[in-house]
Amino acid sequence: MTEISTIALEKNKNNKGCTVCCQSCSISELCLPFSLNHSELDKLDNIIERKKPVHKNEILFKQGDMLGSIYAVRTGTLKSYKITENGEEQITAFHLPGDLVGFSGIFGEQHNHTTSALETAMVCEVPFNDLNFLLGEVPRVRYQVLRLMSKEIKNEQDLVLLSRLNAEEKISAFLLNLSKRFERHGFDPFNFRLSMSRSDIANYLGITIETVSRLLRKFHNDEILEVNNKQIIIKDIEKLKNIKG
Amino acid sequence: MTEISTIALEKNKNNKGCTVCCQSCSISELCLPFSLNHSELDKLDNIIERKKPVHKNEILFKQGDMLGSIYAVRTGTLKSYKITENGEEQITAFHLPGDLVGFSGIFGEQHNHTTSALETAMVCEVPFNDLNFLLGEVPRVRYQVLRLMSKEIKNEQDLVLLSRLNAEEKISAFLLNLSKRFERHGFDPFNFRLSMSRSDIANYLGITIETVSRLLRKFHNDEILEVNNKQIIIKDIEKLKNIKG
DNA sequence: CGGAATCTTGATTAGGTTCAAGATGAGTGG
DNA sequence: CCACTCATCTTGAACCTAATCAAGATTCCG
Repeated sequence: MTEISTIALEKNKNNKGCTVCCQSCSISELCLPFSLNHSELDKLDNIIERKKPVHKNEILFKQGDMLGSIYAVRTGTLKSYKITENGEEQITAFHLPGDLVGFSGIFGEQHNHTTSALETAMVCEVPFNDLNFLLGEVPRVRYQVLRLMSKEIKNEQDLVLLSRLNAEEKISAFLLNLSKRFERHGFDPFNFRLSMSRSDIANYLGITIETVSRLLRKFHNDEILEVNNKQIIIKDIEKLKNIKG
Repeated sequence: MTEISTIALEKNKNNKGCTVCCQSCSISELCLPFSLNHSELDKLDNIIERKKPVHKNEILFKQGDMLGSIYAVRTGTLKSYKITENGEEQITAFHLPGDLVGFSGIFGEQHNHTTSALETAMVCEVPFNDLNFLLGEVPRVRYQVLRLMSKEIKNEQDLVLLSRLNAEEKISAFLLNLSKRFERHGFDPFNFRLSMSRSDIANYLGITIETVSRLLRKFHNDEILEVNNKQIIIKDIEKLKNIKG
């Protein structure tokens, strides 16, 4: 929590010993700094701005906004959604720490989804023009950005595959995906709190909230999960992985 | 057709007046060369290899193959698909001329889908390491690659949105998407031939071939389309756009 | 021309939605 | 701290869209 109180004071031009910079960031292995050396990190640090916290339900950027920056999630959870022609919200992603948000806006030079916080979140802002310049200067930053964009393409493809599953498989895949990501961040993969509502889950998975509710109950009764409102305990991960076919 | 007969003879190191190079390519506006000047084009041309034609059902690269190259489609149509855990094929994209294929393989350094030809296709091979090097040298190539990767993220997101539609809306969206892409290539957007089978369409849209067949018949009866096996004539594009809500 | 693959059409079935109503939980003010 | 309210979540019953199953019809291709 000391980190939160010291952030966003000012852009740090001399990073030696700083408390808030890529060098000391706990998620650097999952984020842009991955595999960079000290001098490369310094260059990256100099273009990144730490932002004030984004509070629950606050919007980080809106669909249609000019693409100014990419954002890296440091703490908290956010969701991205599009407004369809019919005016409905369609959630396209949940973002955990280490995720980069906004790459899809490069084409067309404007963000093509809205991103808002599900709970208070800390993000780092990476101005796109600065980043683009850095790509020319530092090969490893370039490679890392390509990797992360490629990963986002992969994520979206996985979401397409998800859409072909039946409701039980969707819930299972959703929980297993969250579990894996929590584990990667050093959190308990078998006992976690959902930061999103049933409605968000349903929207994301393309099913109704009633179905989400019914299936979580079913998994609870089948002793695969312990469901207590937003708190989830995975009791039998093998069963969860073997849901249907 | 003269183009086809002269391709793949050898890598062209001096592009002045060449018949097969980015400078003279009819789809350069949709592809990597977009917005590049002559000297930039030369550099790009020097790393690109023109391939022999990929014949119908031939595989360009396989899921799991090491990522060696990205490919640009020059003529013909290809499809990309993944094999799911259950051994089923899941089509994730159809590729028309100008599309770039393979970006999702950068993360993980291996292709994560298989790409094969639906009809004889000509592709240009872009070795990834050479391209990555060029990104550092030529800012406009870098920007163009970022744009195209970003576009691919956007495409995948659209596919996710597609999955939320009902069957009629899916068919409608699919045909409108094809129509738009044909138009962009200078072909008739209202009269075209589907290069993919009903089975491929159904797979891609996440519905059954029976449903595809029934709905094409229905649209035909409603005088929205004229359907003659693979030949499609769009008779009333406004009606097609207004399918359901 | 003949056989296989692809496509069409019909009848039945089922998974998930919709509609409806009650239960639980979070937030607010007295 | 409790009562009150609104939002979220759960549960049940009826319904509907698209899947499945089953046969023909057409097209493709050697």
